[in-house]
This record gives sequence, structure tokens and C-alpha cells, in this order.
Amino acid sequence: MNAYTTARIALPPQPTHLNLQVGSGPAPVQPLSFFAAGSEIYAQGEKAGAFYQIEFGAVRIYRLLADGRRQISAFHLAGETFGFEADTTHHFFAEAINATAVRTFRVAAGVDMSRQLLPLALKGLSRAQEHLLVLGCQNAIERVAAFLIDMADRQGGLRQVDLPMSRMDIGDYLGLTIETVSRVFTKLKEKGVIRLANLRCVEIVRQDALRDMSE
Amino acid sequence: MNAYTTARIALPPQPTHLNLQVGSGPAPVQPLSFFAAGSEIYAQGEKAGAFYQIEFGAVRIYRLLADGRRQISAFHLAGETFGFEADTTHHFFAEAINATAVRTFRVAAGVDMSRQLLPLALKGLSRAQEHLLVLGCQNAIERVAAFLIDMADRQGGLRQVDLPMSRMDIGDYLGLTIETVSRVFTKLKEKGVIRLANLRCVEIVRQDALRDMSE
DNA sequence: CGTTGACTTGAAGGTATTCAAGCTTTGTGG
DNA sequence: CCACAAAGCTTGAATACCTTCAAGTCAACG
Repeated sequence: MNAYTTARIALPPQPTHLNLQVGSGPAPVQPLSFFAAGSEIYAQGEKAGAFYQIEFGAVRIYRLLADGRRQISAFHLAGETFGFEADTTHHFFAEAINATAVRTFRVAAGVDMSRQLLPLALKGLSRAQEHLLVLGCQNAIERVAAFLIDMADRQGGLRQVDLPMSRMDIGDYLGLTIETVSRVFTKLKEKGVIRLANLRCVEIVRQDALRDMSE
Repeated sequence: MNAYTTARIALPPQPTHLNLQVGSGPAPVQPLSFFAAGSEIYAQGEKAGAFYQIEFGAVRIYRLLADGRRQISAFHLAGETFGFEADTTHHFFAEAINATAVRTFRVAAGVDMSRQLLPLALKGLSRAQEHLLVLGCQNAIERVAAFLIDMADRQGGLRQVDLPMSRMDIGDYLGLTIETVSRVFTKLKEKGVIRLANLRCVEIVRQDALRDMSE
């Protein structure tokens, strides 16, 4: 794990987050770790045994095939939790997309966290299944539309949606090439469904149209 | 829920299964329900609140899009458990593929099953993520190869693999059409990688070759 | 023995990929 | 602050893969 700490990163207002401590009394402050854009939070094969809540920034969770193909199984944004697995070793890589801070919750030996972890695991399962539907049934436009709707919903349903990740990341998440992602963005712009303030910031002009497309 | 009970179904030797009862003492016998091939175990929108362990048979879990496209998110075989969800209502359909018997575990109000359910949820999450990798990165041959390997492993790694589901089911699981599934089977036969004893029974002749293909 | 449903095979077509080139944005050093 | 380089993104043309549509085969069942 490659945390880097620096005083140059100004902490934005912290998102509200679940209190995951066990028991009562003065909650111990969990250690906060900082990661530069592109740096690794954990790697496939590393020992698991903690989970992480994002204070700010964004994280991609992915696997690699032998020939280098990459499948991003999830993006996580501020306030969200990731890192728990069925096994004692990680089967995925987790990387900071941007400058990111995470709060680490180590699972002490002998402590049963089932009650806290089950809802998180079920949430993750539900998301994975939704993603499965997209990859299994939908074409390029539908995939991108579903992705934008999801990102919008997770950012409070506002018109302005922040995309912390690159086109490459989006492609590897949706099972498309960067070229196809780019072409779909262009098409959505031409149809007047979205506008791009800049590459990483989408304005959803016609949310209804986008929702129609996403299924 | 559409259970049907009949004396005509002979019970095969029961698979070993986890003891999921809470507490100790004489374990209460959980009700056993029988389902005919194609019958519904639960439907999307129905109230959840139980989980199911398969005594014999096989089950498909799926969702439908508005236009009728279907994504099968999982197959479950004898001994496996399914039916728990993040929400209080089901977001999926569950159907018996063959004549199937399931043991139903109702979750009593106020009883905390987290400890029992967490490993099952994590297992499901892990499977869904594996499936995501297949749908996101792999072509038709790789998908079918991965599917066959998975089925073989879940049936004890034997050469003879039973496919309880139709080509249609396999297609809807792998994000392919039945024609493509059929063509891939034909190609694998021509290459001498598999043999078909009959439509629902595959002999894996060269497991190494199949494993190479599956990634 | 004929009918039905499931599967296979073939040919044509469409969608996404690949390869290649050009454009934009971002960061760095002068 | 500008110039340049590098990376990321967009666009175009050709290709590949999978789908669609259609016909034909096979197996199970009455």
C-alpha cells in the first residue's frame, strides 16, 4: 500500500459518512491516507483485511487478464465504501483516480463485523448485477446513457455531472473502446442530450431522453 | 410463489449442505418445496425475506428489460443458496430450470442473520464480478469456454459436465445469441476440445485447451 | 408417424473494433 | 507568459465479429 501524505492537498468539506465503529463511547479516529492520482491503494494478491471509506476523490476497482485487457468492475466516489472481499486476499486492484483520501477500517482479529459489512456487501452485489445487465444486454449508446444516469444519481441528481475518470476508464468499465465512448459522447452532444463544459464535466440537458436511452 | 408437490418425483441422494439454523438444539426441518421445469420461484417486485437452498435441480436468476431482453445473472445448482437481496423486495426473477426442490429459510422478524448471510453475499459478489470480467472483456469463444470451465468446476471438475439449461439460457447468461452459442459449440467440437454426448451433456476432452481459451 | 420445440447452419447485414491521423488540453521549461 | 512536448481525446476508413433472418436438421412425444 503506497500512501503518500502531503500538506499541499487542501481538504474540502468532508462528506457525511456512516459511523462504522463497533461499540459506543468516544469513537476512535480512523487513520486517513492520501493517494496521488493513479496510485495504488491495494493490489490483486495482497492480503485483505480492511475496508476503506472515501473522504474525497474517486477510486477504480479492476482486474486484468493475462494479455492486459482490463475490466473496471466499479467506480467509487466520496462517501462510498470498498475493499471487503470473500477471500483473505484481494482479487482486484484499487487505484485512486484523482488525489484521494480514504479512511481505513482495519478488521481486528476476532471481531465480527458481519452486521456492518452485510449491507455494504449487498449494495455491492446489487450494483454488480445492475452492471451485468448493462454489459449483457445493451449497446454502446445505452451503456453510456446508463453510466451517465448512474453517475448523475450518485452525485445528487444534478444537471452538472463530474466525471473524474478518463475515457479509457469509462471504456474499460462499459466494455467498449475509447473510440466508441468518444463517438457516443459526440452523438449525444449532436442530439442535444448532453453538453460538455469540459472533458471531465457533463451537463445533462435532457435527462428524460437519456433515461429513455438507458433501457 | 408457485410450489407444486408431487409424489412422482423421486428424490435423488441429497447433497450435503450447510447447516444454516440459528442456535443449537434439534434443528427444525425447513420446508421443502418442489418446482416444475420453467416454474417461478419468485418474481421481480415480490416481497423478499427468505432465502433458498437447492436440494436438487437448477435455478436461473434473471432480469428483464422493457423490450423483453433478458439477462441471466446467475445459475444455481444443487447445494447452492440464493434469494437474499439488498432490498425488501426482489429485483430479480428466479425460475426452476428443471424439476427442482428448494429448502426455504424464512428470516424471522428481529433475528439477525448477518453472520450467516455475509459469506453468501460475498460469494455472490465474487461470482458477479467474475461474470462481469467475462462480459466486459471476452469474445464469444472465451465466454463459452469460461462458462464450461465454471460449470465443470462447480460439478467437481469431472470430464462429464451436465448443462441443465437451454442454449437460450446460456446465450442470455453470456450476452450472446443462441446462434452464436451454437456455432461456438460446433467450433469447439471440430477442434476436439469438447464432445457432446447429447445436447445437455458435454464431455471436456481437453480441459487445458479450454482453460487457455477462457482467458 | 407426424408434429412440435430446440438446436444447427448458412448468408447478409450491422455495430463495434482496429488502425491511423489529426486535434485539444495539460503540464513543463525556457 | 509563451513554446513545446506529451497525453488524452476525436474523427475517419477499413475490418472483424456477432447478430439477424431464414431454412433445415434433430429429438422427444403423442
